[in-house]
Amino acid sequence: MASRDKEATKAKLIKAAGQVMARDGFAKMGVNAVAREATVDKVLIYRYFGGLEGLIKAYAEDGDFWPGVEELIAEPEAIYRARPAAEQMARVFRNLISALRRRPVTLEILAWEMADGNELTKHLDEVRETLGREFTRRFGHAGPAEVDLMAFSALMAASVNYLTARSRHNKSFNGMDISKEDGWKRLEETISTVCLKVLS
Amino acid sequence: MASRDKEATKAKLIKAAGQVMARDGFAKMGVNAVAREATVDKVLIYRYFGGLEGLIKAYAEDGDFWPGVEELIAEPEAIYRARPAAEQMARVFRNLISALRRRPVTLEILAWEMADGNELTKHLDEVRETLGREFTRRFGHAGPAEVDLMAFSALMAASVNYLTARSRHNKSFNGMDISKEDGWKRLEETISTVCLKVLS
DNA sequence: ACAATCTGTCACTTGGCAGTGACTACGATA
DNA sequence: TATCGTAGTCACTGCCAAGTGACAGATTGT
Repeated sequence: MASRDKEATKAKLIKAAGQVMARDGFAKMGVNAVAREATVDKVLIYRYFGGLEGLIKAYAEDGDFWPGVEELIAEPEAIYRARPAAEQMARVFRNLISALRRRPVTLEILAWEMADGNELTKHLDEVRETLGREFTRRFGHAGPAEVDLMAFSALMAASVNYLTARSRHNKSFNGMDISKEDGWKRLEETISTVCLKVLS
Repeated sequence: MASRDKEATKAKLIKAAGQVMARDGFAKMGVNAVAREATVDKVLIYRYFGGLEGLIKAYAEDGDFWPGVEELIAEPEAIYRARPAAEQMARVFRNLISALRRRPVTLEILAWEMADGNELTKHLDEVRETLGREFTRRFGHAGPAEVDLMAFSALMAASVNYLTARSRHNKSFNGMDISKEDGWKRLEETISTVCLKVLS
């Protein structure tokens, strides 16, 4: 018989959930798979978390899924604030690329919520919305009046989400190689150029 | 007993495949579901197409999944060619939005190939790559030397793919309402602005 | 009319999944 | 040391999917 320690077992299950998600993807996430991974009986998922959904929720609150504001600005706030708007935005999106590429599970979720926005992804999504609001609250960027800032940043963020998530399974997109650093360098530089030209 | 017409049955199956994809999504695509939809026995999928993969391949070659060059330029080629590069590109991406939103199955595939790039989506993907190459071949756009044109158009196309596919299940992204025409208008106008500012 | 062939149907095996009820073994406490 | 609550195990049901082998009804050529 196993270790007989509820909290440790719960932790094992949460960890296993993350491993299954990263290795097999959201599609294969299930009580059987997670329990197998944790070498624990699936009934404990129901007992301790009320089911898979509860486990995912616990996982969502546990882990480091989404980058925080600090990671996105990646420098002391004062320095960041002193930069011109175009540069601020370019930095954020470039840092967002790195932040996402560092988080395979987050990419999995990004992809999955597009394919099948279900209850499970909702918990994970809510955390992100908070980040978005937090960001806007602290840094209401400015730019030329004729630019719809919200639409512009939606376009850029969508781009980054798509390309990072896609890079898990596809080597290229639109002729760009998104499997190697080279391609990402080009994309990052183009983001800078675009921000500069649009927001000046 | 049914109509006893092989070709008609094959057509029924192909059509059913599309219906299942549109209604239930790629996740629920399976021989059982398609056969049920076609009110035909699933064994015929194996006999006529060698399995689900073959059926999907047939479907991919059959339907109007991806817009053609004509749909993307949406005007006589001569007129299109006479426009400045910025305007050409803006038109293509704006038309791409409409073209994709008109094709629920295509959106389903776009989303699905991100979540799980499997054998089934590959066939559908190949057709698209052809379109991309065709487009570049016929319209090698020009712009300022400091702009990486391939990267820029990858960014824009990624954006469009993400937002259109996401709009199936999510009402908003990044504060933008992508469930109503209003939001799309704003995005389209922003695309025009961006192209103009970047490519001049 | 008969045989060969083709289209379509049915029934079955196998296997994975979610969820549940009954059980066992541990160990804290009195 | 006896007992009682809890952590963990096991075995089972019910469901649905993929794939297959055998069969029945229709069609065609001779």
